[in-house]
Amino acid sequence: MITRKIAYLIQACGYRAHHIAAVTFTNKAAREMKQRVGSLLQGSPSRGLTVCTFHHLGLKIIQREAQALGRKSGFSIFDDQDSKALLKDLLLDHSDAAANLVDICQQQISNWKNSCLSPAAVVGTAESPQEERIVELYRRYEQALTSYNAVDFDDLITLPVQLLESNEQVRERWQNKIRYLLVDEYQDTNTSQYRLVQLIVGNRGKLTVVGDDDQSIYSWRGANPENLVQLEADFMGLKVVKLEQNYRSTNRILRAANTLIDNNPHIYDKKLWSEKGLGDTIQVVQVSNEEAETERIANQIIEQKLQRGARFKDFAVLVRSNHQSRLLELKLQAKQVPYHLTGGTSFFARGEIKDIMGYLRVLVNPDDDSAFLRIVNVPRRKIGISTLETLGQYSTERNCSLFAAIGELGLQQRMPEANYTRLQKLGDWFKALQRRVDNGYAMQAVREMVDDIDYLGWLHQNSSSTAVAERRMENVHFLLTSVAKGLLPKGSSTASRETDDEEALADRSAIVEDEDIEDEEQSSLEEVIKKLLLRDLLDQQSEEQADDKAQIMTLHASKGLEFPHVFIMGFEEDTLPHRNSVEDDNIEEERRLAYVGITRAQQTLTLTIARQRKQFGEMLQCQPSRFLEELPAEDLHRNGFSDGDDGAANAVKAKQTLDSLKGLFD
DNA sequence: AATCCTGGAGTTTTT
DNA sequence: CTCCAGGATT
Repeated sequence: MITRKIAYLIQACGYRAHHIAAVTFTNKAAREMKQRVGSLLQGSPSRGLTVCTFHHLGLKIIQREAQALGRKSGFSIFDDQDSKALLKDLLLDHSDAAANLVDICQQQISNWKNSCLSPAAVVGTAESPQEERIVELYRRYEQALTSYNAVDFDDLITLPVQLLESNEQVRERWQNKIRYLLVDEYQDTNTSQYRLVQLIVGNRGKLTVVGDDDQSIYSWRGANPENLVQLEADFMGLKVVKLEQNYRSTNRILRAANTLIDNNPHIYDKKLWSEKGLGDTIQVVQVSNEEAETERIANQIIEQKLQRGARFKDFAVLVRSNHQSRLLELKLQAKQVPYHLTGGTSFFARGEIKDIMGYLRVLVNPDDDSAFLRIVNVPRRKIGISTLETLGQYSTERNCSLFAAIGELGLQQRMPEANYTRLQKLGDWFKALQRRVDNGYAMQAVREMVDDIDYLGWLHQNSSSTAVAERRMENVHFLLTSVAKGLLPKGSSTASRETDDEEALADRSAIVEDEDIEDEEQSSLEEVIKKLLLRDLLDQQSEEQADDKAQIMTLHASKGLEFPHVFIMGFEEDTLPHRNSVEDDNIEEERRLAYVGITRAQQTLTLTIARQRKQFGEMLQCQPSRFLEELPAEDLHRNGFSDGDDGAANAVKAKQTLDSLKGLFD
């Protein structure tokens, strides 16, 4: 929808590509859209077209308007873990340690931000001492971020909103730059994102959004599907077009999807249909355990590939949560099925990646205390807690960052000579590297940095085996390659880059007429690190290598994508719907998640269920998902259900047996 | 300051 | 089963 409309705007309405922006929610969806636009627009100029995530658009705005926001350009982006660590620190001062208090606070603060509520705005609203403390924490959290010259993910939306709201000149600049805005998956927008949309569109109404309230799966992130309805009130002359013909799936798959989602309430009613014929029955496979489940999936991929003459990349395995992919990976490796795993925080959660990212962050933003603390004694520099405490006190007094405090004159008197010297050495080393970066030798400086600290040696020292150390170093190299690629002048690596290259050229002329917003992306180290922090660059790189590979991803990550053959793994109670959602009484969103998964399939769909699986090291009995019974029986082919009778009934029986057993012990 | 040990806690989903 | 924080030991 969006890509066709972009083509129409350019080819029929005479819009220049650099006046059009399309935003999505995930990097993957943005890349997919870019690709489709590219092939649709062959011949027409697509240079300067903006297709990116909401967060990336926000980043662009902050980047360009850093001055107006009072930020230095090297600012760091704190990810979830960073901000959690910061909150933990701030809470620790209060010597308060409820187990999940940090999570609660993080959630609350994020909710406030997503609703565009500043600390000042919520200060009077606290209804309990606990809430009051969170408000106070929020204030100090914001303060800390500012002093670290850092922003968190939510800020990438809220800061542009604040700026565009308060600064007319800036607002006009961006309204002039983006003359037509398109938003995909509109049901997933939250309050701050909707505000951003309103501010960019202004009252000209040059806006197209596509949304499906049945695919709203981000409510935990503040998404508000009511925003779809709100549009009718906010934009006069809004035209609503209902799209019910589906061009992707067979009718069996659509029937299953329709029947399932009928169990939910709807904002808009719709019935999907397609001209693709009835299609294959949906396979429901029950096996004894999680091992057999992955075995079955792997075998099916191999078998069907032969039978149907399909490619590996035609197969996708969708999971509810990331950890489910681990076993599957092992099995696919064993069976020599090439696969590609999308997303997951796993890569950035690795210690070695956090270390090197820490170094990179300090390199581009010395004020990033969080990054500094991570790397100051890794590898060991004999800079320990006592030294850091003194440094911390001093930096607080001087109202500067830890790194800046190293260079302050009075520090020497506060600590033993040896400790002071070690700090100086570290500071000087970093400054030298920074100079190399500034002089245009960024990549050399980065490689030198990793060599200087002998990170390989450190890994060998701290890994259980040389094999593990080598694996970790490989990850580091992967990261460094990504940085190198990001730094490369545009146009040299891939086909998709070539368009960027011409884009940049075409834009130079555009800069003049569009005031000073350039679309050309700098390839500075700063820029590259930010892209890394937005999880974009790495995905991009690994996707480039993903030629003919089976795809593994979460249901969330699969939205907006399509595959000829889809497996949904773990179609069980407590997995889908997830146990936490059952507890929170949030079944509807889980149902939508299943709906999203089912509607990814073009030709075949297979649901797998294990009778038992190991969790936390102990065997658990599993029962089929309640959603199974909400699918049309005539479209399902059940496989491996004992005595061919209803698996759900079996599961109920099993549960009853289990309950009665429990009763014996009680 | 670094290393080893123990116990406890934890697995939704993304930028 | 795995990852962590915190404590005790070297």
